[in-house]
Amino acid sequence: MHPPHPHGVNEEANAKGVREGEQVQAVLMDLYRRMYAAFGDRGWWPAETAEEVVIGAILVQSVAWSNVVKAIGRLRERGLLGLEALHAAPVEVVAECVVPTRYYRAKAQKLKAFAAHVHERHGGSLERMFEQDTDALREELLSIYGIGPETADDILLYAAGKRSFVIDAYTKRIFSRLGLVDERIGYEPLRAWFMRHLPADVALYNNYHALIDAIGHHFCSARRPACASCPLLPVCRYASSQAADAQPAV
DNA sequence: TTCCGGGAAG
DNA sequence: CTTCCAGGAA
Repeated sequence: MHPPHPHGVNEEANAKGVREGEQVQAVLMDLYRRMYAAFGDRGWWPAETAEEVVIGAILVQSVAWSNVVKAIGRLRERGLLGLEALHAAPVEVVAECVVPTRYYRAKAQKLKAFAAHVHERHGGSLERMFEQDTDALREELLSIYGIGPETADDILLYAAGKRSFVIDAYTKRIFSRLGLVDERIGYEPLRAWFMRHLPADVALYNNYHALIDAIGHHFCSARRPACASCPLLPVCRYASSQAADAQPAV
């Protein structure tokens, strides 16, 4: 059906829903180079402080980043762009600030819950909270209301500088379309797969996820992906199958 | 699975 | 006008 690819990218994922083998690391790094050639260093996370990263990570759940920028601006105006300030502020005031991020009542409570946790358990200090190993910190983050796997990994990687790979909707979509993982793979298995095959480098994790986001945002949309101009076109099964559909073999 | 429930892009 | 975006809780 499809011609064999020199990198082996187009081979089937195994029964566990992921490609395995010695060459997976080479495939992942090849993809990184292709994305890097197109977008370079993305400079993630776009924030001034670790607390701002946390706040942004909660607010960006299931919304466009442009909405978060508005909310961050409103919080800054009212002096609420910090965990202790958020802890002291009434939920209604916080909610009013984060209206642009959708689900604003829920998100105001999430911000309050995180601020309260850090206040009560770490004296309001993120630095002190981050003074533990990655796994323990991840478990603690996941125990906080409003912090799921992706937000926890955002905080670990971009606020705490810990080596934790971030999975999001783009990651699943892109890597399943590439033919490397099953489209229905869960968060933890996919994260484990990346961390098993990627070099243990925090800076690499940082920009790798940022580049995936760029590819997802600019090319790999759910409905009408722009495969023709995508930097990953040469190694993508989805794109080749789309091309095959558009131009049946003569 | 369903709620949550704003805003820019097309 | 319709779509759908850096998800998580119940």
